[in-house]
Amino acid sequence: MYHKNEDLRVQRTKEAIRNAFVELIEENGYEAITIKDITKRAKINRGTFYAHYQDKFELMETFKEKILSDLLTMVKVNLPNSIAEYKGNSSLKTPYVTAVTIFEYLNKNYKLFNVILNSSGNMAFQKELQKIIWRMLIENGPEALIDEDNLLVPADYLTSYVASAHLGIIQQWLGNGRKESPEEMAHILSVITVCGPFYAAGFKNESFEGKVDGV
Amino acid sequence: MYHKNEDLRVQRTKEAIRNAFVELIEENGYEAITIKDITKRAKINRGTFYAHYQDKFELMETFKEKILSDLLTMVKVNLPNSIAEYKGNSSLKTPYVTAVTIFEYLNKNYKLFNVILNSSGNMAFQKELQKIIWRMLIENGPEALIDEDNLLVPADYLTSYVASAHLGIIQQWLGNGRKESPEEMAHILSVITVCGPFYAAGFKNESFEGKVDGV
DNA sequence: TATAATAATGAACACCGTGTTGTTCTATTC
DNA sequence: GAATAGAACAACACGGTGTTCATTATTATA
Repeated sequence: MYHKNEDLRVQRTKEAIRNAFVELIEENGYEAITIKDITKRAKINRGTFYAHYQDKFELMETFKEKILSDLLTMVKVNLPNSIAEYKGNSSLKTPYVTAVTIFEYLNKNYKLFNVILNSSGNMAFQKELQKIIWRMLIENGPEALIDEDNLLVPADYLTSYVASAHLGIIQQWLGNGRKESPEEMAHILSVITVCGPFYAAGFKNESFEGKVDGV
Repeated sequence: MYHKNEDLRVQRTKEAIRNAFVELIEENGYEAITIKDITKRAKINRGTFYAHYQDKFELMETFKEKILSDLLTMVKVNLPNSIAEYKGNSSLKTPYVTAVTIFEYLNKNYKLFNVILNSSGNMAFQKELQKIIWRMLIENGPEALIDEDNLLVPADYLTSYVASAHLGIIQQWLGNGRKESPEEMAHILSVITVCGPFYAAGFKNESFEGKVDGV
């Protein structure tokens, strides 16, 4: 979190609130938290909280915004390279590297991320994340990597599929205690997404395109 | 919901509570609801609510359980056929039919399902759903469709990937207003899962297995 | 460093939803 | 038709909320 030219007292107070908030969420979950709890843990007056945030929901939003903007930045930075590279020699190196970077970021901020994914109202957050993940794969104006005319399924469903899948992997990883390295995770993601879940499950899928409906 | 030999008054009261609950969630979301709201809408005394449920969380749980058990039943019924069929002639007809059945079920219960997915604590629900979706694909004792030794990636991550992806598609579908038919949705799901997202996005992916990491 | 500005404190307040209790009324079961 | 059990009603203490106001402490700045 960045302090522009905020009064030192404000910086301290806000930081105390944020820390207390994260601590308490880890202990009892988002739902159970009260403003009273937060201010007690933060050792500030309850009234002071309201000088900075309307309620715990608004407080949570600030965390979400921070995470989303961080992630978006990473994607934006790497996207042009990914496209240039793929169009050049069909290499998927940059997306892979981007994924590694993101997992490293998640590794650092895992507590917060976990909290956000488990909090209520995470649907809105998921939607935002989907946009970012999708942007990682498509959507770059005329230089787009993917041509919508070539899609075998509607774009929005493909988006949802891939974005949710990636998020699911991230959740699993966080839930597992982040045992795998960011590189391993990026590899897993790449294999499943590029080769397909069916293939990753040990099937050969080349022959299936025409018979997925069983007809 | 099934009424065994419950007192008629209990049946009525519970039904009134459930209806009021769903209505209010659709109007204002799960978080905003109070017991007072529910009982007012249900036209029952507030104290009566507590005779049946501890709180709104427990009320929500009953909905989740119902949905999950319905879904599980559908999968269980179709699973043996799916496996026999696939091992026989590599047909994916039964999984496709199962998916259609599930989308039809969701189509009927979309309000409730939407509510559950958007409520807090949906992580636990997602986890349960993941199990079911996974069971749709793997896990049937010695007759299992998938051999874990053949997996290219760890089983739990493949699970999360596929399950989350499917759930994401469902969410997108519900959010879109369920315009596509259950058959269309089952087809979309099958194509992406069997052929892979990359292929579904218009890429040919046979040559990528070795270069997903960009090496 | 003195001063003006601003933030934090502490106490009080009305408000609202919660969960529980005891009594009375009403519908059901058998 | 009598016994049973659920629902209604009113009252209660409790705890969190959001706001206020006067007071104290800290910071910015000139």
